[in-house]
Amino acid sequence: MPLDDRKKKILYAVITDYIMTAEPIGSRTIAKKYNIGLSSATIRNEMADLEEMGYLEQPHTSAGRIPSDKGYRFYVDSILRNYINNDPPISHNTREEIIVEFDEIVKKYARILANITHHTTVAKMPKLNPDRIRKIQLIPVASNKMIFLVVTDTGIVKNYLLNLCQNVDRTIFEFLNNLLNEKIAGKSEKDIFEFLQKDLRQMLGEVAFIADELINTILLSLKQLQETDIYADGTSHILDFPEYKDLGKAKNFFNLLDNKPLLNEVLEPEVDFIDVRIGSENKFEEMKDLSVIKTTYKINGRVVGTIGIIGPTRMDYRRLINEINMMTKELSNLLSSIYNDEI
Amino acid sequence: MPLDDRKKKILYAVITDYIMTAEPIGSRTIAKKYNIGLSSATIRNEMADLEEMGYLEQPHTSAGRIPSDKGYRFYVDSILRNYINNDPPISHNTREEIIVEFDEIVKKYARILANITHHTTVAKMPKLNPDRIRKIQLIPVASNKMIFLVVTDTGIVKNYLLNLCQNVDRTIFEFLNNLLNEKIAGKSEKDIFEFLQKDLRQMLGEVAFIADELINTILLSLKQLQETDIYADGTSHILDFPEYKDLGKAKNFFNLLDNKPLLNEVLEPEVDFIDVRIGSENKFEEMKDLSVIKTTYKINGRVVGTIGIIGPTRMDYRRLINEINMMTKELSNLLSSIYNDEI
DNA sequence: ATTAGCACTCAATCGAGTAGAGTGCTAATA
DNA sequence: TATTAGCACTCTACTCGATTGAGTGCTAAT
Repeated sequence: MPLDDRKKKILYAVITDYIMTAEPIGSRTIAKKYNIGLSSATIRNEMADLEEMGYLEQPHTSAGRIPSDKGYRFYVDSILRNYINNDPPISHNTREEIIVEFDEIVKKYARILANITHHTTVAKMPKLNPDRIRKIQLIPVASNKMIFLVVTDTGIVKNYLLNLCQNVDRTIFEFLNNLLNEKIAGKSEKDIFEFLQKDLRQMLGEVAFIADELINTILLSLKQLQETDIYADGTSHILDFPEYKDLGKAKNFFNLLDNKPLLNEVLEPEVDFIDVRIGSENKFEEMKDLSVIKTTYKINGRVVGTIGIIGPTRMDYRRLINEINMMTKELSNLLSSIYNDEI
Repeated sequence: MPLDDRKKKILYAVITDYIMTAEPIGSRTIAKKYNIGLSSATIRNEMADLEEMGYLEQPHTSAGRIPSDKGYRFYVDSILRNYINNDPPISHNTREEIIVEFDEIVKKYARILANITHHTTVAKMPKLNPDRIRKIQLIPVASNKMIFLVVTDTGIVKNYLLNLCQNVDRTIFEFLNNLLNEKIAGKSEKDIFEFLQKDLRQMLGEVAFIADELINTILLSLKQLQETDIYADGTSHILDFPEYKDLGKAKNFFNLLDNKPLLNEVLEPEVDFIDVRIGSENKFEEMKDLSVIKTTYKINGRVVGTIGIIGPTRMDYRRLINEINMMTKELSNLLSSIYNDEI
């Protein structure tokens, strides 16, 4: 059975209505509220077809129909198809303050997005490839303490405090700094590993005693550069949805938000455009009755993180896709203008 | 009317029971479950007295009694009084990994505390006095970019990226580093402000063009060192409490958790011991039916942050006070062992 | 001073009855 | 032949009165 124009129209009407009301929709409602030009009986027949085809579901025999995940998928696809061709122009935001912490900016945007959408938003902070290290600096802070500083090409800085078991002369730092910058900054992960395993110890010469600690720190920093941080905002918005009056569901949702590793997976960027995962399309059992709209934000075209909206499968996809697109464009613009040129 | 021994016993029984069951308690229940050695009628009379005295409340005329905030206060005070005299010894935890990010450690402890208590926990990350700056370092990362690094005496490092409008020669950094360390590191806030306003510009001489940016950055860093970060975990636990089946209440709670500035105020340390705020004892309207148990964690005796447990006024104060005390002691130990000696 | 007993109160629960939205099917209609 | 009107049927949600039961306050007896 083909999904002809009339069926599409009716399906569209059912989904739109359900998104607004959260109530199952009957044929009569459709006939009255949407001028399809058909009687309720005809619509009834079509709805039975749509159910058979898997686009709609019936909570119980004498209830109206609600959209299935497949139904939402149809809806989202048709929105996205429409959308991809007329990218709205965005206001160009120039930086206001020069010095802002990266995380703070992203959090702020996630917060704004939560506020305007009235949904829970999650943001994944920069994931940086370890071959993007631009500079390393060792800074003595005490006779037996130093800070190991890593700067990446997007200006993100990570630092580690090293406790040394032996005092290190100040002049040695110069030597170490040069060595590390030469051998690590800008190098590929493979090269770095090779250097650490083979050459480092010999090259250190008289200061070989800090080799272990140095290697550990460098490995840790490489590992951490690949790690990400998750931030959630507007968490309480989920409770605005009547479907979450069920406390068990609500509890699952909040558990999910506390489960950072899982959120991290969920927000892993997979396509280069707005990515919508509806209900069971999500990889995780925990998310089977939630939808996620996610998209990446960038610095000068390079993906640095993800922002997502999480809500019930009944969500206003049209509006949310629009809003998340606007916000991430803005965010990418702002970040690009701050971390604008090569470091 | 005095709170005699018999009244105390009954009050204690009512509160203990209510903490377990979340149901109003009647006189008969008390008579049966707790061997006070009195009939329900007598207990009934005593309970009427306790209500008159403000320790108990009645949700409606023919219901049992529940503890008022004043009742909980009595309960908590008697626990604390008991507690303050026999501080249990704690296992001494030595550091396992040398390099860990401060925030990660605190978050981990907050998470563990949430898990063992089954309550929502919040942690306030270090608040540092600006007169505690130990070292400042300017690091060139490109001809027109540099990193401004601040190290405090607890080893916390903050960094800021400066975009300069003009290129700066590498030799100048040495000069700036010395100047800033001499004039800012270890100085009081007042001294720093004076230096920034009066002397800095002249001292800069030929590099005066970076004065504005430098001053702004320093001011910002001073401001940020006083700011704090809030982390919440175990948020979904609140839904385990039957009193939070009321969605409005639940929503308020989650709004509260999203409201970082307010949480910040709530976690402001006020006393040097475990601090319990019951219902209306909290400053904020938003928290009038929540209780907070909070206490500080320290590095070598200096307060660096706060951890708190948030839950309904009916909470198991005895157990929670014990557990938060254990955890913060552990945390303080660990932090002190990592950031052990003077930097 | 304590307690037994009793009348009273009130929230919660249960069940029958009803309303109403919606369906599927059949027969009439354009 | 496609559409529609009509009807019997289904099922949930809601209402409403009755009932239950825990709890109280008061009084009189111990």
